[in-house]
Amino acid sequence: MPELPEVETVRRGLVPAMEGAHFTKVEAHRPDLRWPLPKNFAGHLQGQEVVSLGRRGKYLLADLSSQEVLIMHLGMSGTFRVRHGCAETPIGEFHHPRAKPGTHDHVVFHMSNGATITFSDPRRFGFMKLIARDKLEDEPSLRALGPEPLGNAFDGAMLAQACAGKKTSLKAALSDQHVVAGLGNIYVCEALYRAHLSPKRGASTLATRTGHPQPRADALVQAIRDVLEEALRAGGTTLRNHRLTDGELGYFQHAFRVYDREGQPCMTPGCGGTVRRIVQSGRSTFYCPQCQR
DNA sequence: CCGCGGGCCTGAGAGC
DNA sequence: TGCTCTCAGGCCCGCG
Repeated sequence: MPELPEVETVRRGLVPAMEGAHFTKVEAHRPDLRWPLPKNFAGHLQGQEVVSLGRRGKYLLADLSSQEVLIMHLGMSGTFRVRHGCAETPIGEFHHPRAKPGTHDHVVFHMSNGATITFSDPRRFGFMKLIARDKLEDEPSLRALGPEPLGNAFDGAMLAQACAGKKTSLKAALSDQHVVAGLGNIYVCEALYRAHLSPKRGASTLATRTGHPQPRADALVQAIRDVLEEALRAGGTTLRNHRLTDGELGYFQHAFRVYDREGQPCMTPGCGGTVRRIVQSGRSTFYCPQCQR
Protein backbone atom coordinates (compact mmCIF):
# COMPACT_ATOMS: atom_id res chain seq x y z
CA MET A 1 0.00 0.00 0.00
CA PRO A 2 1.46 3.33 -0.91
CA GLU A 3 2.39 5.13 2.26
CA LEU A 4 5.08 7.78 2.63
CA PRO A 5 8.12 5.65 1.72
CA GLU A 6 6.42 4.25 -1.38
CA VAL A 7 5.16 7.65 -2.51
CA GLU A 8 8.62 9.15 -2.00
CA THR A 9 10.18 6.27 -3.95
CA VAL A 10 7.71 6.91 -6.75
CA ARG A 11 8.57 10.62 -6.66
CA ARG A 12 12.28 9.88 -6.98
CA GLY A 13 11.56 7.53 -9.86
CA LEU A 14 9.51 10.14 -11.69
CA VAL A 15 11.88 13.08 -11.20
CA PRO A 16 14.25 12.22 -14.07
CA ALA A 17 11.30 11.76 -16.44
CA MET A 18 9.32 14.82 -15.37
CA GLU A 19 11.44 17.61 -13.95
CA GLY A 20 12.45 20.14 -16.57
CA ALA A 21 10.38 18.41 -19.25
CA HIS A 22 7.07 19.58 -20.65
CA PHE A 23 3.98 17.63 -21.59
CA THR A 24 3.90 17.13 -25.37
CA LYS A 25 0.72 15.08 -25.20
CA VAL A 26 -1.55 13.85 -22.42
CA GLU A 27 -4.10 11.04 -22.71
CA ALA A 28 -6.95 10.67 -20.26
CA HIS A 29 -8.62 7.35 -20.99
CA ARG A 30 -11.58 8.01 -18.73
CA PRO A 31 -13.20 11.16 -17.36
CA ASP A 32 -12.74 10.23 -13.72
CA LEU A 33 -10.53 8.46 -11.23
CA ARG A 34 -11.77 8.74 -7.65
CA TRP A 35 -13.27 12.06 -8.72
CA PRO A 36 -13.84 13.62 -12.11
CA LEU A 37 -10.65 14.85 -13.71
CA PRO A 38 -10.54 18.64 -14.23
CA LYS A 39 -12.29 19.89 -17.35
CA ASN A 40 -10.02 19.63 -20.38
CA PHE A 41 -7.39 18.00 -18.17
CA ALA A 42 -5.31 16.65 -21.04
CA GLY A 43 -5.50 19.75 -23.18
CA HIS A 44 -4.73 22.02 -20.28
CA LEU A 45 -1.54 20.18 -19.35
CA GLN A 46 -0.14 20.05 -22.86
CA GLY A 47 2.77 22.41 -23.39
CA GLN A 48 3.32 23.04 -19.71
CA GLU A 49 6.64 22.36 -18.04
CA VAL A 50 7.07 20.43 -14.80
CA VAL A 51 9.29 22.80 -12.87
CA SER A 52 9.70 20.45 -9.92
CA LEU A 53 8.10 17.35 -8.45
CA GLY A 54 7.57 17.40 -4.69
CA ARG A 55 5.70 15.44 -2.06
CA ARG A 56 3.62 16.26 0.98
CA GLY A 57 2.47 13.30 3.06
CA LYS A 58 1.12 10.82 0.52
CA TYR A 59 0.49 13.50 -2.12
CA LEU A 60 2.70 14.08 -5.15
CA LEU A 61 2.85 17.75 -6.13
CA ALA A 62 4.04 18.72 -9.61
CA ASP A 63 4.85 22.42 -9.83
CA LEU A 64 3.89 23.59 -13.31
CA SER A 65 5.09 26.52 -15.43
CA SER A 66 1.47 27.75 -15.55
CA GLN A 67 1.68 28.67 -11.84
CA GLU A 68 -0.51 25.67 -11.10
CA VAL A 69 0.15 22.52 -9.11
CA LEU A 70 -0.82 19.06 -10.34
CA ILE A 71 -1.80 17.10 -7.24
CA MET A 72 -1.56 13.33 -7.66
CA HIS A 73 -2.58 10.66 -5.18
CA LEU A 74 -1.98 6.93 -5.62
CA GLY A 75 -4.92 5.85 -3.49
CA MET A 76 -4.69 2.15 -2.76
CA SER A 77 -3.50 0.69 -6.03
CA GLY A 78 -2.06 3.52 -8.12
CA THR A 79 1.22 2.86 -9.95
CA PHE A 80 3.36 4.63 -12.52
CA ARG A 81 5.42 3.15 -15.31
CA VAL A 82 8.11 5.10 -17.12
CA ARG A 83 9.12 4.12 -20.62
CA HIS A 84 12.15 5.65 -22.21
CA GLY A 85 12.86 4.16 -25.61
CA CYS A 86 12.39 0.42 -25.29
CA ALA A 87 12.97 0.01 -21.56
CA GLU A 88 9.94 0.29 -19.32
CA THR A 89 10.39 0.66 -15.59
CA PRO A 90 7.50 0.15 -13.19
CA ILE A 91 7.69 2.65 -10.40
CA GLY A 92 5.77 1.46 -7.43
CA GLU A 93 4.21 -1.85 -8.37
CA PHE A 94 2.42 -2.22 -5.09
CA HIS A 95 -0.51 -4.46 -5.30
CA HIS A 96 -1.61 -5.99 -8.54
CA PRO A 97 1.50 -7.09 -10.41
CA ARG A 98 -0.40 -9.69 -12.42
CA ALA A 99 -3.30 -7.52 -13.50
CA LYS A 100 -3.77 -7.48 -17.26
CA PRO A 101 -1.47 -4.79 -18.65
CA GLY A 102 -3.28 -1.83 -20.11
CA THR A 103 -6.74 -2.40 -18.70
CA HIS A 104 -6.34 0.17 -15.93
CA ASP A 105 -4.00 2.62 -17.65
CA HIS A 106 -6.07 5.74 -17.05
CA VAL A 107 -3.64 8.58 -17.73
CA VAL A 108 -0.58 8.75 -20.00
CA PHE A 109 1.92 11.61 -20.04
CA HIS A 110 4.14 11.99 -23.09
CA MET A 111 7.10 14.15 -22.14
CA SER A 112 9.38 16.33 -24.27
CA ASN A 113 12.42 14.33 -23.16
CA GLY A 114 11.02 11.20 -24.81
CA ALA A 115 9.67 9.60 -21.65
CA THR A 116 6.20 8.09 -21.55
CA ILE A 117 4.66 7.98 -18.09
CA THR A 118 1.62 5.78 -17.54
CA PHE A 119 -0.60 5.99 -14.48
CA SER A 120 -2.43 2.77 -13.75
CA ASP A 121 -4.92 2.31 -10.93
CA PRO A 122 -7.27 -0.70 -10.89
CA ARG A 123 -9.32 0.41 -7.92
CA ARG A 124 -9.38 4.09 -8.83
CA PHE A 125 -8.99 5.34 -5.29
CA GLY A 126 -6.27 7.60 -6.63
CA PHE A 127 -6.88 11.03 -8.14
CA MET A 128 -5.36 13.91 -10.04
CA LYS A 129 -6.29 17.51 -9.47
CA LEU A 130 -5.11 20.89 -10.73
CA ILE A 131 -5.00 23.91 -8.48
CA ALA A 132 -3.51 27.40 -8.72
CA ARG A 133 -0.25 27.56 -6.78
CA ASP A 134 -1.33 30.54 -4.71
CA LYS A 135 -4.50 28.63 -3.76
CA LEU A 136 -2.56 25.62 -2.50
CA GLU A 137 -3.09 26.67 1.10
CA ASP A 138 -6.84 26.57 0.51
CA GLU A 139 -6.76 22.96 -0.64
CA PRO A 140 -8.60 21.13 2.14
CA SER A 141 -6.68 17.87 1.87
CA LEU A 142 -3.33 19.64 2.14
CA ARG A 143 -4.10 22.52 4.45
CA ALA A 144 -4.79 20.55 7.61
CA LEU A 145 -2.03 18.00 7.01
CA GLY A 146 0.17 17.23 10.02
CA PRO A 147 3.97 17.54 10.04
CA GLU A 148 6.29 15.50 7.84
CA PRO A 149 7.48 12.61 10.02
CA LEU A 150 11.00 12.81 8.59
CA GLY A 151 11.19 16.58 8.95
CA ASN A 152 13.13 18.41 11.65
CA ALA A 153 10.02 19.92 13.21
CA PHE A 154 8.55 16.54 14.12
CA ASP A 155 9.51 15.50 17.64
CA GLY A 156 8.08 13.88 20.76
CA ALA A 157 6.76 17.09 22.22
CA MET A 158 4.93 17.92 19.00
CA LEU A 159 3.42 14.45 18.71
CA ALA A 160 2.35 14.41 22.34
CA GLN A 161 0.77 17.82 21.85
CA ALA A 162 -1.14 16.64 18.77
CA CYS A 163 -2.43 13.62 20.69
CA ALA A 164 -3.34 15.52 23.83
CA GLY A 165 -7.06 15.50 24.55
CA LYS A 166 -7.81 12.94 21.87
CA LYS A 167 -10.43 10.38 22.86
CA THR A 168 -9.32 7.86 20.28
CA SER A 169 -6.69 5.10 20.27
CA LEU A 170 -3.01 5.65 19.55
CA LYS A 171 -3.44 3.54 16.40
CA ALA A 172 -6.22 5.79 15.11
CA ALA A 173 -4.33 8.95 16.05
CA LEU A 174 -1.21 7.93 14.12
CA SER A 175 -3.36 6.98 11.14
CA ASP A 176 -4.87 10.48 11.19
CA GLN A 177 -3.10 12.55 8.52
CA HIS A 178 -3.77 15.68 10.58
CA VAL A 179 -1.61 14.35 13.43
CA VAL A 180 1.31 13.27 11.26
CA ALA A 181 1.35 13.08 7.45
CA GLY A 182 2.16 9.95 5.50
CA LEU A 183 1.61 6.98 7.78
CA GLY A 184 -0.85 4.26 6.80
CA ASN A 185 -2.03 1.05 8.36
CA ILE A 186 1.20 -0.88 7.85
CA TYR A 187 3.75 1.63 9.10
CA VAL A 188 1.56 2.59 12.05
CA CYS A 189 1.58 -1.06 13.13
CA GLU A 190 5.31 -1.35 12.56
CA ALA A 191 6.16 1.88 14.41
CA LEU A 192 4.02 1.01 17.44
CA TYR A 193 5.61 -2.42 17.54
CA ARG A 194 9.12 -0.99 17.54
CA ALA A 195 8.20 1.51 20.25
CA HIS A 196 6.62 -1.26 22.37
CA LEU A 197 3.42 0.76 22.61
CA SER A 198 0.00 -0.84 22.40
CA PRO A 199 -2.22 0.27 19.51
CA LYS A 200 -5.14 0.15 21.97
CA ARG A 201 -3.58 2.69 24.32
CA GLY A 202 -5.46 5.97 24.47
CA ALA A 203 -3.74 8.56 22.30
CA SER A 204 -3.76 11.11 25.10
CA THR A 205 -1.68 8.80 27.30
CA LEU A 206 1.30 9.45 25.06
CA ALA A 207 2.04 12.60 27.01
CA THR A 208 3.42 12.34 30.51
CA ARG A 209 3.29 15.86 31.92
CA THR A 210 3.15 18.95 29.75
CA GLY A 211 6.42 20.81 29.68
CA HIS A 212 8.33 17.76 30.86
CA PRO A 213 10.33 15.16 28.93
CA GLN A 214 8.14 12.81 26.89
CA PRO A 215 9.94 9.45 26.82
CA ARG A 216 7.05 7.51 25.28
CA ALA A 217 6.45 10.10 22.56
CA ASP A 218 10.17 10.44 21.89
CA ALA A 219 10.52 6.68 21.50
CA LEU A 220 7.54 6.58 19.17
CA VAL A 221 8.89 9.40 17.02
CA GLN A 222 12.22 7.59 16.78
CA ALA A 223 10.45 4.35 15.82
CA ILE A 224 8.45 6.16 13.14
CA ARG A 225 11.59 7.75 11.69
CA ASP A 226 13.49 4.45 11.80
CA VAL A 227 10.86 2.39 10.04
CA LEU A 228 10.21 5.02 7.35
CA GLU A 229 13.90 5.50 6.66
CA GLU A 230 14.54 1.77 6.43
CA ALA A 231 11.64 1.37 4.03
CA LEU A 232 12.92 4.29 1.98
CA ARG A 233 16.35 2.71 1.74
CA ALA A 234 14.77 -0.60 0.69
CA GLY A 235 12.73 1.13 -2.01
CA GLY A 236 15.77 2.90 -3.32
CA THR A 237 17.85 -0.23 -3.35
CA THR A 238 15.15 -2.14 -5.17
CA LEU A 239 14.84 0.55 -7.81
CA ARG A 240 18.57 0.81 -8.37
CA ASN A 241 18.80 -2.94 -8.87
CA HIS A 242 15.84 -2.92 -11.30
CA ARG A 243 14.36 -5.76 -9.37
CA LEU A 244 10.92 -4.30 -9.84
CA THR A 245 10.76 -5.36 -13.47
CA ASP A 246 9.78 -8.91 -12.52
CA GLY A 247 6.60 -7.50 -11.03
CA GLU A 248 7.60 -8.59 -7.55
CA LEU A 249 6.94 -5.95 -4.92
CA GLY A 250 10.28 -6.06 -3.17
CA TYR A 251 10.44 -2.82 -1.28
CA PHE A 252 9.93 -3.37 2.38
CA GLN A 253 7.29 -6.04 2.56
CA HIS A 254 9.70 -8.81 3.44
CA ALA A 255 10.98 -6.77 6.37
CA PHE A 256 7.69 -6.35 8.22
CA ARG A 257 8.17 -7.36 11.84
CA VAL A 258 4.56 -7.49 12.93
CA TYR A 259 2.24 -6.62 10.03
CA ASP A 260 0.47 -9.67 8.57
CA ARG A 261 2.19 -11.99 11.07
CA GLU A 262 -0.86 -13.09 13.05
CA GLY A 263 -0.18 -16.19 15.14
CA GLN A 264 3.57 -16.05 14.56
CA PRO A 265 6.09 -15.56 17.38
CA CYS A 266 6.96 -12.01 18.38
CA MET A 267 10.36 -11.02 16.97
CA THR A 268 11.35 -8.96 20.01
CA PRO A 269 14.30 -10.79 21.63
CA GLY A 270 13.25 -12.57 24.81
CA CYS A 271 9.57 -11.61 24.49
CA GLY A 272 8.05 -14.97 23.63
CA GLY A 273 4.68 -13.42 22.79
CA THR A 274 2.46 -14.20 19.83
CA VAL A 275 1.37 -11.62 17.27
CA ARG A 276 -2.35 -10.91 17.42
CA ARG A 277 -4.70 -9.36 14.89
CA ILE A 278 -7.52 -7.12 16.04
CA VAL A 279 -9.78 -4.73 14.15
CA GLN A 280 -9.69 -1.02 14.95
CA SER A 281 -11.82 1.48 13.03
CA GLY A 282 -12.57 -1.29 10.56
CA ARG A 283 -8.89 -1.94 9.82
CA SER A 284 -6.57 -4.76 10.79
CA THR A 285 -4.11 -4.05 13.56
CA PHE A 286 -1.23 -6.44 14.22
CA TYR A 287 0.57 -6.23 17.54
CA CYS A 288 2.17 -8.23 20.34
CA PRO A 289 0.09 -8.05 23.53
CA GLN A 290 3.14 -9.22 25.47
CA CYS A 291 5.66 -6.47 24.73
CA GLN A 292 3.45 -3.62 23.50
CA ARG A 293 1.93 -1.81 26.45
C1' DC B 1 -16.53 19.61 16.96
C1' DC B 2 -15.15 14.91 17.21
C1' DG B 3 -15.08 10.06 16.45
C1' DC B 4 -16.91 6.19 14.20
C1' DG B 5 -18.46 3.57 10.39
C1' DG B 6 -20.10 3.13 5.57
C1' DG B 7 -18.99 3.59 0.76
C1' DC B 8 -16.08 3.74 -3.06
C1' DC B 9 -13.50 0.08 -6.24
C1' DT B 10 -11.25 -4.31 -8.18
C1' DG B 11 -8.28 -8.33 -7.69
C1' DA B 12 -6.58 -12.13 -4.95
C1' DG B 13 -7.39 -16.01 -2.54
C1' DA B 14 -10.19 -19.27 0.14
C1' DG B 15 -13.73 -22.62 0.16
C1' DC B 16 -17.09 -25.54 -1.83
C1' DT C 1 -12.42 -25.94 -12.86
C1' DG C 2 -15.48 -22.22 -11.72
C1' DC C 3 -18.43 -19.91 -8.94
C1' DT C 4 -19.25 -17.01 -4.73
C1' DC C 5 -17.73 -14.70 -0.88
C1' DT C 6 -14.61 -12.04 1.94
C1' DC C 7 -10.90 -9.08 2.57
C1' DA C 8 -7.45 -5.51 1.48
C1' DG C 9 -7.23 0.05 3.21
C1' DG C 10 -6.79 5.72 1.85
C1' DC C 11 -9.87 9.08 2.00
C1' DC C 12 -14.37 11.55 2.20
C1' DC C 13 -18.67 12.24 4.20
C1' DG C 14 -22.79 11.57 6.97
C1' DC C 15 -24.52 10.51 11.38
C1' DG C 16 -24.95 10.63 16.38
